[in-house]
Amino acid sequence: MAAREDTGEQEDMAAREHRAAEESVVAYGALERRIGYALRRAQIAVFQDFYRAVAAHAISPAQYSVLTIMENNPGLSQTQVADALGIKKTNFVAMIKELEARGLALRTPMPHDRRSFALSLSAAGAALVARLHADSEAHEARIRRAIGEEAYGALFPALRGIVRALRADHGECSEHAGG
Amino acid sequence: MAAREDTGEQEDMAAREHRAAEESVVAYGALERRIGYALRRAQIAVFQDFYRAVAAHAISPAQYSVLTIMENNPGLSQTQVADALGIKKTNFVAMIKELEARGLALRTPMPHDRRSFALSLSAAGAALVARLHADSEAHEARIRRAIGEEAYGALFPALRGIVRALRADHGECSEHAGG
DNA sequence: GTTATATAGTTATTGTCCATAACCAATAAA
DNA sequence: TTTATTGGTTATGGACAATAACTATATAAC
Repeated sequence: MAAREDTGEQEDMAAREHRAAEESVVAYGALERRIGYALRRAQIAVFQDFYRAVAAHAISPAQYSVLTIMENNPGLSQTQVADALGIKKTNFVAMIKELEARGLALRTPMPHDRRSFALSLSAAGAALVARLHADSEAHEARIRRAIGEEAYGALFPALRGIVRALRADHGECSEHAGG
Repeated sequence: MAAREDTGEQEDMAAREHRAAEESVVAYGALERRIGYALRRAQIAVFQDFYRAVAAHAISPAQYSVLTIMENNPGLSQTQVADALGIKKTNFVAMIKELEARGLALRTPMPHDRRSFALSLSAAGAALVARLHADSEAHEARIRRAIGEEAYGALFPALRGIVRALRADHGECSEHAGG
């Protein structure tokens, strides 16, 4: 790519193959009709943009989702928040502990069940999540502008429809989703 | 939030909290308007369905994407295939070697550049990929049926639009996408 | 031709995210 | 009271992504 403009010369096979290979636009074949492939690439691009949008706060999409759930449902237990986001409770432990260590989340022992904690946002956590919402709104707007209002608006029901349909199919096994 | 509808009853706190917590529909707040979150959950659901669809062949979405690129572009080098899929060449090594070990991929030393290999499918690989296409077509049809033809058809341009727009924004840094 | 630079593939290493199994303490059910 | 279940925890492994550093070739510059 870098080098060799086509010289019109009679380059030998090696050179031709080499150059052709480099310039060639690869054919994606069936991959172009695979929703999973399209989803994966879009999801990665969006996450990268999200990271960039909230870079100042060092928050991952997954952490943002946890903070948002705590904001909207204060008092839930770890298992409940984890379930809501499709995260295994075992993997949720480290996450919530880090948020607690950073002074964003509170774990209040539940009075009537000494096994569990009521999760909520600290003042700092609430303040942060407000800024995260603002920042990620901007990131959201960027995407909306990029693909147009209608396409953007149609995306949500379509994606939720996929999740619902496949979950029903699979006997609603796991739920998942990190961010 | 989530929890506790006011039942008016006087069940004791413990019981009420417990039951309410279990039944409660958690509020997702801003997460419902985050395309990244919707994408992530959909992507995970679709990948799970893909795994299920091709379970008999023990092929991951990423492996499927590699096989498909090799099928449509025989003779590409490792770096080229990796680039096409947004995989780092260093992480691609193990992938291609496993496909080779399983007798699905061929790595033919290039005559004119002794550093590189021309990748292609073996007969077995070609046969397998044909079955993978068929199986994943069925999986694709399942999704198409679930959300309707139009929504399904609109999804591809929308997702590609997102990728293109964000890549342009980000100065086209990395590309990514495993499957 | 020799030197310098770039490239293809590789290894080693690290981090992240998701999954399982096993455990303790506390609660609920029998 | 015995038993089963549940909330949280640790330990551990697998898949995928990212970086640095190396080798052997190949190309470019002198």
